[in-house]
Amino acid sequence: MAEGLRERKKRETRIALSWAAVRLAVERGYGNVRIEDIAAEAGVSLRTFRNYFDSKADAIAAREVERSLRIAEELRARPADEPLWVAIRKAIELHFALGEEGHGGQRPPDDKWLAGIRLMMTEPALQGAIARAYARVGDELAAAVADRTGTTGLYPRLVAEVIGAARAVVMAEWMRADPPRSIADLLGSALDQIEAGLPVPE
Amino acid sequence: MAEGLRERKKRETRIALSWAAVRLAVERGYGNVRIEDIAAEAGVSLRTFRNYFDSKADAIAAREVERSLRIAEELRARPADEPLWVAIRKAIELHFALGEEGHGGQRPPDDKWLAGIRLMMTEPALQGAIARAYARVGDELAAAVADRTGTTGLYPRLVAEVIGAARAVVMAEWMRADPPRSIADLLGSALDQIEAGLPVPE
DNA sequence: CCAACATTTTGCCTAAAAGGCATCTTTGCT
DNA sequence: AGCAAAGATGCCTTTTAGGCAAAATGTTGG
Repeated sequence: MAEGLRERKKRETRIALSWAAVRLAVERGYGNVRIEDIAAEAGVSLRTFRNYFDSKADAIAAREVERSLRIAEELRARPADEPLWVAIRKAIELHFALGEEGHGGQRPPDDKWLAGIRLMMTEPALQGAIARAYARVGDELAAAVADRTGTTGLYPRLVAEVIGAARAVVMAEWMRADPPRSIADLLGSALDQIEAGLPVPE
Repeated sequence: MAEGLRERKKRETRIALSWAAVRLAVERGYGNVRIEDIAAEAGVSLRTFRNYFDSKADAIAAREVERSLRIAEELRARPADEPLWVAIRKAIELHFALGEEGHGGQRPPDDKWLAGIRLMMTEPALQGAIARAYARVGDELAAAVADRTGTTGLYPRLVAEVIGAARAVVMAEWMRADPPRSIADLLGSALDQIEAGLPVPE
């Protein structure tokens, strides 16, 4: 027995809450959503919401974390003889690919949704929650790097943080760039520069 | 007239509040401090506290931000003909040097204080606030790098994020290492690896 | 299938935080 | 001195945070 009914329901509730939080925040704006609304949307009580998340921001950040944890997962899944930085490239690419699948599940990201996301991201509380969430992801990444390379000490941690840095830069540039640039190009460029030791261009 | 009375008082109040917040949180634990206490400690009303900071966590994070902003400042201050990564090393070293001056102002960091800091840092809300604060520092850093190198696009941003990564790793390792390791060594090692493009060791 | 057990959900309650608004003070300037 | 701008304060309402115990729901051994 891999997973009982209890476990499954819990996971489903968690996802439902997180999803509802994101959707409502994008639609009506972060500040105009009460956690009560989120709970109602997911069909549980307000108090139950609090059993799952410490705050509205955490609920929203949860989706992003889960997605980011895939980077570490993918890093572990890739062939052990693949060079580390090649594996890292692939893993981050997967992360962004998952991000593009949009909300409904399959729909392509439409402009209204994207605008809502951008606005939502300006919320300080949310930035904090997401940053904290990424810190957790960093732990997983460092562990994955340590396992894959058999290294200890500063190295795994450093690589993990730098992966996070690359992810952040690519994401920021992608959100800002108009006309939009290809994520694959941005990511490739960022990692090329990192692998070269970030010499001043030209 | 560089700065009027009004400006100076404001700055002083801000510092007093931030300082009081840190001290009280370290002494009695983050959760046992009401913002009312902080305001009282700084000699202003509760409502005024709120005019300065959005939350308790922000007040505490503020000190760290100010200190981190010095990295960008120092980066701008250093001779223009100094190689970028040498300047970065010096700038981050300064950051940590400022951190070691301790609380009272000159006292060396005693164990009780350090333990209090560590405990305080485990607070999720605080981690979020600090992470958000570092994001602001990242903006400054990127601008400083852009000015110094005359580069645009991904590069300044990337360097800024990587500086943040190095700072985070060194700080984490320093807080964890027992017996304590020299910050200069840790930082040197981290930056060496980054400049070499983070090849897998050995 | 049932009964004892474990875990989760929920309602209730209090403390604290968040932030709008009007008013009073202080500072800056002429 | 006197007026205008900016800041500090008090008061108020809404929302969040989270402890606690009771009810509901899954889990397991007989």
